[in-house]
Amino acid sequence: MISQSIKVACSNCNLRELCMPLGLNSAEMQRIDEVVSQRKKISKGDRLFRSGDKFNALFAIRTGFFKTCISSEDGRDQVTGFQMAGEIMGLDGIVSDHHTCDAIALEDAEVCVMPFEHIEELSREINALQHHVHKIMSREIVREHGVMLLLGSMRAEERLAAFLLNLVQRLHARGFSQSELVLRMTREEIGSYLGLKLETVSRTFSKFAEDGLVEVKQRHVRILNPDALKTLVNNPSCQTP
Amino acid sequence: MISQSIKVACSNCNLRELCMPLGLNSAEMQRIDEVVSQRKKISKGDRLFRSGDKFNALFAIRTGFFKTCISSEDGRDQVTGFQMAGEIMGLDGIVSDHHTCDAIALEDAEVCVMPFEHIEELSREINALQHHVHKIMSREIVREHGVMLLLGSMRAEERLAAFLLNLVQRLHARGFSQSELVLRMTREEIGSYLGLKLETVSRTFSKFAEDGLVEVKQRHVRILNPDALKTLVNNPSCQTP
DNA sequence: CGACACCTTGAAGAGGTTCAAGAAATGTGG
DNA sequence: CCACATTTCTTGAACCTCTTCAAGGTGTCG
Repeated sequence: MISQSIKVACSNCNLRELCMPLGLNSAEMQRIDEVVSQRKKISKGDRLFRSGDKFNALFAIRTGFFKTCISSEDGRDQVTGFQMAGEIMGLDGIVSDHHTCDAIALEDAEVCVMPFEHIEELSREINALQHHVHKIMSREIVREHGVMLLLGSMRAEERLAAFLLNLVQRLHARGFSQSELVLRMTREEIGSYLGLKLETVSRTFSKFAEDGLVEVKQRHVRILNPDALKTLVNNPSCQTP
Repeated sequence: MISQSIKVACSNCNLRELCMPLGLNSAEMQRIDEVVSQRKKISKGDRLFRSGDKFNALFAIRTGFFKTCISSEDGRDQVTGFQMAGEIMGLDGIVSDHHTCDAIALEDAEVCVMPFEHIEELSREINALQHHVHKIMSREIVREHGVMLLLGSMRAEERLAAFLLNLVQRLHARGFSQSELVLRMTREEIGSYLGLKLETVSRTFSKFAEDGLVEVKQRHVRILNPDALKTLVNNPSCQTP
């Protein structure tokens, strides 16, 4: 089930470097604490919001892992992103006042609920917060440009390499290993995100393992040769001998 | 060449329904006029900004047609969008204070230059403007979700159909025909945007023409059967007999 | 322990790419 | 204003990557 709300402060949250603007004085800090109206626990498999829901708030992930996905009328499904601690979800809902994608927890999670009206109100007063909100949205736009490049011009191996490197990089920024990770999503979800079928994802993992680039045991992945993965992403010509 | 600046007002611009928030009183309207520091003419083929440039301003297109594209280190190129009158460019630059893509005029164009600091300043005072900026960014995020769906799950015919329908729809919103359009971009640029090779774009156009869906003479396209195009986009099963 | 979801692997097939050549438009300079 | 160079577009044929279909294996959870 969803629900259970606790009242807490950003100012002593260990994720504040990720969520919050830098260089605030303590008065501003305290005001920002008020932005988080509550926290909310979401169980694995549950939706934080779904397409069509009224948009009220942005959500900052405290713990857990999410996917966002859109589904067109004909049942086509596209994972548009995977989100982890410190990242913001819900930006899609601002334009039409309704969410246009689903946010589904891939493991038990907890999010901070930040009513958007409150964010707007406060960012009129705190310039750093205003700019921070703009940066968060701009960052999402730039990220999506990268996904477009990936989907539009890369081959299966390049896509999966880029995906893995991106994941470990983000995990590393959160204090996790640079070379080991546990995938929280299925092959099918990876495939949807990368524009590939799950079989292709599986085969590509196997090929990487054969070539000694990674070690794969189900969802446990160890990156053995990050440079080779990087080369794969940056230099498409080097795998056609 | 670039340059040539004129001082003008949004309040009596015929594109204001596209660029500006609704429901402003005339005092607010006048203040917003100040946001546009100047206008700028860009000749066909020239860049309004390029990746790496310092970010200073957003740009609203007054006339003309643009493409935005990113290029990765290895020379891979991806068109991330085509922009027309009333649309805003430059949002990618906010997050890092530098642009991350190129904006290239596909025909002679004129844009309004809106210094971003000025936008931020004014949106602290005018709530409607603040929300408007948020909506513009959110709209771009949602648009890119759609492109991800297209690139991730559609086949060539579906992609081109979706592309054409999207173009005429936007042109129609600007008073142009619902069924006729002149493409301002090459087959290669369409292909880059859609994740296809130019030959595939050309072949798909030819197939649409054979099937009586469109009439194509180089860059002049007439849509003969919009419903068939829509069906193609929404119902992938109906062309595999 | 059994049911179910998830993953791997093989073989055949389709869709899109690549390479190549020629045609049609566009632009340039005399 | 025409001739020529250049860019853009079209079309064909061979090829390749990814998908589809199928079957079996592995892991997980009640």
